Amino acid sequence: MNDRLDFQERVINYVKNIPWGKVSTYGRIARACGMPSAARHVGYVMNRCRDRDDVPCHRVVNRNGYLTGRLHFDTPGTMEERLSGEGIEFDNIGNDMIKVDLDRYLWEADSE
DNA sequence: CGGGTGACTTTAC
DNA sequence: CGTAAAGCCACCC
Repeated sequence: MNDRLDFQERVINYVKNIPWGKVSTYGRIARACGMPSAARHVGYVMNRCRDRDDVPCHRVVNRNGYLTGRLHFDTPGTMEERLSGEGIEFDNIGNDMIKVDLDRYLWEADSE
């Protein structure tokens, strides 16, 4: 891999490679970038890139599949709308938290 | 250069 | 099962 790139550059590159209709998790991305303990920073990088239309940050969810970052988008419904537009269904929990089925939508780069 | 931050994760109760 | 606290460490100011 390109060790020359910074951690956030790898995160951005990884997120950009997430296929349509799939999602990934912070922990997996961090581990894929060689920083398994830097899961928090993945979200941090997303926050910096949430204004970039070339980074599908809405396809990144937490370890449980919850859209924890939806409130950080321009509007609280942006993440939900985009994922819904990609054919992803949500698990209705009844609370404010929205969840996706990782067993169906999680993109595992290692299995390509 | 040092401190504060946080879109996570794990462990403990 | 649920909530609470601690650990984690790159990035920004």
